Parts: sequence; C-alpha cells; structure tokens
Amino acid sequence: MNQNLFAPTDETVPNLESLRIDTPPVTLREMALERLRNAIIAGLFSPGQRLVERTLCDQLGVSRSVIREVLRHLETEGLVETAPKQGPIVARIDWHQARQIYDVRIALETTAVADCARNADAATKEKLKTVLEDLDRNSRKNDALTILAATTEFYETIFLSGGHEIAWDIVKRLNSRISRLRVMTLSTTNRTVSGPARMREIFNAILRNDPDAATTACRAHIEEAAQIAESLLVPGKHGKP
Amino acid sequence: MNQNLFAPTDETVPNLESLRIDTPPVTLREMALERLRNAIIAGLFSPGQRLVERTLCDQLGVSRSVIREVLRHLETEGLVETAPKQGPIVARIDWHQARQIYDVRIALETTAVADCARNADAATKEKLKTVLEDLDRNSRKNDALTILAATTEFYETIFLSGGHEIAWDIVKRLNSRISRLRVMTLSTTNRTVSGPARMREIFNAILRNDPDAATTACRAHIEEAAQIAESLLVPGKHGKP
DNA sequence: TCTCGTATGATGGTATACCATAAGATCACG
DNA sequence: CGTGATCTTATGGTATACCATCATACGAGA
Repeated sequence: MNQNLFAPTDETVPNLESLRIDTPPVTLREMALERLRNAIIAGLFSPGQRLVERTLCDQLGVSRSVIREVLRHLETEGLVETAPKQGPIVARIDWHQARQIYDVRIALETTAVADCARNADAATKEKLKTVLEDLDRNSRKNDALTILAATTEFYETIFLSGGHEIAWDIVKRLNSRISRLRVMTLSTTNRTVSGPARMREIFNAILRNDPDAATTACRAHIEEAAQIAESLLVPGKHGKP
Repeated sequence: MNQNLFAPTDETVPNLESLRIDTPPVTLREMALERLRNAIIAGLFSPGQRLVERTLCDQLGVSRSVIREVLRHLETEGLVETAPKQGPIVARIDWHQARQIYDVRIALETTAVADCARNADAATKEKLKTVLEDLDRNSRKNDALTILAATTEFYETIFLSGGHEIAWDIVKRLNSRISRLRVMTLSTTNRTVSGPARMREIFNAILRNDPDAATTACRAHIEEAAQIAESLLVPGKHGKP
C-alpha cells in the first residue's frame, strides 16, 4: 500500500524528482580538473609547456594523486599529451589537426542545424532569438570572450533542442582544443561582425524551417572561421593563397 | 654545419624519422587500460556492474593508483560512469544514446567516405579491395568478431587515407561504447550478409569516384545497423513499428 | 512484530613514501 | 680547451597508508 503511495505509476509524479537531493559531491578532483582545464583553455599555459606534476600540486594545493587523475582526464580530452620520457605537456595544435577539427564540426553542426530547422519548436526559436539579441548587444563591444560564450550558447541550444547531447559533447571537446585559435580568430578584422551575421542567417533559416539554407549558412560560418584560422596558423597564407 | 647535416630542410629527409627509436614506455597503466577496456568491450563486465577499485587491483595485479587513473581514462571515453556515492560502474547504454551514436557515425563516416571517393589513390583502392576480399572469405564463417574487425579495418582505411585521424578517433571511441550492440547486431539474421554487401557498394562507388553514391551507401549501411540495434534495444519495435 | 539506533565493514577520496631513470652539471683527464 | 665520465637532482611510475562516509546488519525497545 505504501508502495502504491510513493511510486504510483513510476512516471506520472515528476514532483518527486524535485525532492531528490542532488548530492554535491564536489570532489577535489573535479575542482582541480575544471581549474586546470580553464587555465589551459585560457592560455595560461602555452602549448608544449611541460606540466610538472609536483609543481601543479603546489599551484593547485592538492596532492599528486588528484593531479595525475586530472591529467589523465585532460589527456583523453586532447588538451594534454604525454611526451615519452618527459611527462605531460600542453597539447600543441598544428594546422592539419585544426583543419580536421573544423571538418568534424562542419559534419556535426550542419547535421544538428538542419535537424533543428526541421523540428524546432517555438521555445527553441525563442531561445535562439534571445541569444542572438544578447550577442548583437555585446558584439559592438568587441569582447572576444563574451562573443565566444554567446556563440557557444547558440549552438548548444541547437544541439540540445534536437536531443543531440553526445554530438554536442564531442563538439565542446573539439572546441576546447582549438580555444586559443577561436579567440585569435575573433580578434581578426570584422570577424566579430561576420560571425553573428552568419548565425543570424542560420537563425532565419531555422525560423523558416529551411534545413538546406541552415546547412549552407552553418557550413559558411565554420568555413570562414577555418579560413581565418588557417591564415593565422600557416605563415604563407596570410592573404595570398 | 652539423646542423645543416642533420636538419637540412626539416621535411625533405623522412628517412631520419625511421631512425627514431620509438621508446616502448609500455607502462603498467597502459597495459591495465587496454586490458580493462577490452574486458568491458568484450562484455566481461555487464552494464551497470560496479567496478570496485580494490577488486580490480587484485584482478589486474596492480595498485589502486593505476586502477584509478585507468578508470578516469575510461570514464572520459564514455565506457565507465561514476555513480555518486557509489563509485565507478560500467556505463549503461540506452536507445536514445545509441541512436545518437549512430547519427554521429553517419555524419562523420559519410563525410569520410565521400572524401575518399573524391580523392582515393590507387593504393587505397587496392587496400580496400584486399580488406573486402578477406571479409568475403570470412563472412561465410559467420564469426562476428572477425567481421567486426574487418569492418573496422575497412573504415579505418577510408578515414586515414583522407587524413581524418581525429574523426576516426571519435568514431573508434563511439564504436567501443556500442560494442555489445554491434556484436548483437551481427548475430542477427543475415546481417553478416547485408553488411558486407553495403560495404561493397561503398567500395564500388569509391572505385568509380562517385561521392554521392558512396554517401548513400554508407548512410544505408549505418542506418541498417541502427534499425537492427533499435529492434534489439527497444522491446516494442521487434517487427511492428 | 515493527521500527529505530548503533556498530561494523567496505569503499572511494586523499595524501605520502619509495624507486628507477633520464637529464643536467660538474670535474677530471687527455 | 675540449671531451667524457660520474654524480646529483628532478621527475614520473608505483605502491601504500589514512580517513570520512555510506550501506548493511544486528539488536534493543515499543
């Protein structure tokens, strides 16, 4: 009888979900992971720089066990590589890798964007509108980090609205690997203009439920970023291809 | 002068690469990682099963430090999840996730296959031919593991021939997450026939340098697998949708 | 008989100790 | 002055010790 009271149909009582005490097992490791990851993404460590375990222990104030597990995690994420006989270093990125990352992003993001254009509900469209408005407000300030965050939120909305959590996860990781590149890209002439413009194209296509146009705009958005990145990363390609 | 001798143009002397003694720093951790990963993929541990650290220490004969770092690695790969207040367990996979994985594979593999159809050189085509012939020889034996390995090699050739190492890495990881599913899929009626057939379609399209046909065949290949997986994973979908 | 409290054992989180090795410096010898 | 050997030190790899917490079981009392 009690059973009936507390688990009536197993799905018709979502209220009970909210009762759940989501334990904050904010472990040392998780904090250290976030700190270190952000530090690397922010460029606090330069690519190729050695990450000496004991030094990190002092800097983060935790023991080596924690540091080592965090390094393993970041290694799997691609932010850290382990040089043989030398230990962990901040991963370097060359143009060959960066180009591949942009290619994967094109493959995944065009898919998500097209799907969103097909199936987006009103709430999603509203959310995208809000994000774009914020972006417009901020783009004038030319603050790279702010624009980056808004761009991320824009695509996150698109991915998650279609239930593509795994693809979004992949894209997030790839983006963290080219984070420096993305910031540099945004510092480039009028990228702070062309980026939001492309995103508005995508948005309009989604509003019209036009998957093809959305795909095209999305591809253009990423491809432009890739072009700028290439000019930054490949010395000979600064204007003359 | 010595400098000129040993690093002439930095790229015109690939022979020096072969001189490199690739140190085999086959660390305990790497061995344990491979063992444990294979064990999970092979289904030695069932999904949801707890992975008690100290038990694994005994089973693998290493200390907890190693085990914990390996678990972190597998966690990032998606093969292991850490339940709060309970510790690491073998990741479960539901249909929602599996479907997403198939979707990502479609996005990445169609891209790679189309690119291969556009640019494949003779050596690549030859390699693919060999792989398919091996597959044909073995498919009659209906040995799921062998077929799986050949399928993997087929796609690996396609990805790597186009220089898509990162995308291939992603696909490999995703595949390990649905490994059980893939084996089950192959055990299904005539999947051991339809799979190779689709791969031959892809191969023929690549031979003809026909990216569109290759894309279509590749999508069909994965979509078929996804259909079978769905019928296995979703009880109500066994034949009547 | 049921419920509540306590105790005990297991488990993960964290820190530290030890060891082998590789890189760098110093010094002796040619 | 240069070359080479040796010693020192720093570093990562590995193992172990300690602790807080959670779950289970058992027992006492209503």
